Amino acid sequence: MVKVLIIEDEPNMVLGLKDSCEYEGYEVSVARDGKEGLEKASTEKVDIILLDVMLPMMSGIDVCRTLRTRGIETPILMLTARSQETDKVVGLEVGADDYVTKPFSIKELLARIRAHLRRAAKQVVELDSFTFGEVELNFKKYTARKAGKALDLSAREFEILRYLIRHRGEIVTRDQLLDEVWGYESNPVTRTVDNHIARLRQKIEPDPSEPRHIITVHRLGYRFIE
Amino acid sequence: MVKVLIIEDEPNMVLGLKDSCEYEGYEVSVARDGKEGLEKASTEKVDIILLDVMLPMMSGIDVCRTLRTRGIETPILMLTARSQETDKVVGLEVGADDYVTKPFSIKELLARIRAHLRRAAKQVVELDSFTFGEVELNFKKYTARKAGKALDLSAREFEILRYLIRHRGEIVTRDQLLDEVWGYESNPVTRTVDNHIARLRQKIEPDPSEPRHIITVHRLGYRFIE
DNA sequence: CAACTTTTTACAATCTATTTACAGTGTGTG
DNA sequence: CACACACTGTAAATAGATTGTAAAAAGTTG
Repeated sequence: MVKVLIIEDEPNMVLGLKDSCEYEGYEVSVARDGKEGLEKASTEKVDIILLDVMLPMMSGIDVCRTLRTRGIETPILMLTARSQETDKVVGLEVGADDYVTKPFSIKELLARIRAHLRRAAKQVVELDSFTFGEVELNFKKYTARKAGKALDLSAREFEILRYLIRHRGEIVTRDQLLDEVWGYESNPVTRTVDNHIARLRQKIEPDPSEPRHIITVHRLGYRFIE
Repeated sequence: MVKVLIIEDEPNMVLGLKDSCEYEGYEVSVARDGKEGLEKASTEKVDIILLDVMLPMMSGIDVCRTLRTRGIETPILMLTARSQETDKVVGLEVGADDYVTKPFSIKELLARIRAHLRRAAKQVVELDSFTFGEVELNFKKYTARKAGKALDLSAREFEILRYLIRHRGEIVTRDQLLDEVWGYESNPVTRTVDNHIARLRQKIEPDPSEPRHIITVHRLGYRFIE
C-alpha cells in the first residue's frame, strides 16, 4: 500500500489533496503544521510527502531540511502559493525532489506523485531475474540459460552482469566495476575487467565479435543494453 | 537555506533590508562597517552580498575589490545613495555583479537578488541533460540523439559540449577549453580545439557550414547558443 | 592434487586525438 | 580599396591511447 503524507494547514487544500490521493488508491496521513509533519514523517513509514511551504509552527523549507539532515530520504514534493523562482531554487537546494506551484491541476500533481513513486520503486526492487535476447538469468538461484540451454557462468560473471544490468543504459566504468563488484579501492592498470567482459561476451552475445548487449564506450567503460 | 550578508551602516536601512530578506525566507547576517563586512564575507558561507558604497572604516568599493582579489566570487549587489554614473562604472569595474541606486523599491531589490541567486543556482546544478535544436544530450548516460536518431559523440566531444553549454552565451576561449576539458596548463599553438569544434559542428549543426549553435568569435574563441 | 576460476602478461587490433598543411576568411592599415 | 597578416576551417596523415583476447601464471576449492 502506498502511503502519502500531506503536510498542509489550509483545510480546503487538505480535503482536495486527500480525496484525490485516496481516489488514486493511496493511504493518506495528514499533518496540519510543520512540527506535526516533521514528526509524522520521521515516525510513520511514508512513501511520499506533499509539503506546503507556508505552514504554521515551522516552514516547509525547514521541515524539508530537517528531514534530510536526519537522513530521511522519502521523496518530497513541495507545494507553494508563490510562483517565485527563488522558492523553487531554495526548495530544491534544501532537498525537495520536486516543486509544484499553486494553483496546480490535480492531474498534474498526481502524475508527478506517480513519477516519484515509480522512481523510488525502481531503486528498491532487487532484481532476481532478468531476460534479454535469448538469455535468461536468475540471480537468486545463480542459473542462466541461453536459447533454453543451460549456460555456465561463474560467480564473478554473474556479479558483473548483475551490476551492468542494474545500471543498464548507463555507462559503467572499469573503476566502478572494480569498486562495486571486486571491492577494490583502486587498482593500477589491470586488464582484468576487460578479460571478464570478453569472456562474458563469448557466453552471452549472439555474435561475440559484434556485441549487442555489452557495448564498449571508448575511454569510458561499458554500457549494457537490453 | 539562502544566506544574505548585508554590509550597511545606516540603521534604518539595515532594518528595512533585513526584514524584507527575512520575509523572503533568507537567513540574514549584518555587518556595520567595511572591515566587519570583509571579514564576514570571507569567513561565513554567504550566497549573496548587499554592499553599501558609503561605509565607515573601508568603502564598499574597497571591500568589493578586496573580496575579488581574494578569489571570493559571491554575487555582490552594490547599493548607493548617489546616482552618479561614475559610481556604477567603478562598482562594476571593481567586481560587483549589480548596482542599485537609492532610493530603490524593495520589490525591485528582491527581484534582483532572486535573479542573482537563480543564476548562481544554475551554475551549481549539474547538467544531466540538455536539448537544443534537434539535438538531445544526456550527460549522465553519455547518449545523444539528433532528430530522434542516435548520435555518436566521443567522450571528449561530450566534454567540450558540456563545457560550452555550461557557459552558453559566453565566449569560451581555446585556452579555456584546453585548461578545463583537457587539463593542459597552456599549450603552444595547436589546432586541436578547432578540429574538435569542426567535428562537433559536422555532428550537431543543422548546416555545418553555417553554424547556428557553435559560433566562432573571431580572435576570441567560440560561443554556444541554444 | 585435479579441475576450475581469476588475474596477469603481452601484443595485435582498433579507435580517437593531435598534428600538419594549406585553403579560406576576417581585420586593420596605408 | 587593396594588401598583408592573422586567424579559422578542415582534410589527411600520424601519433597515441584504449581495447580485445590468447595464453601463461596464480589462486581456489573440494
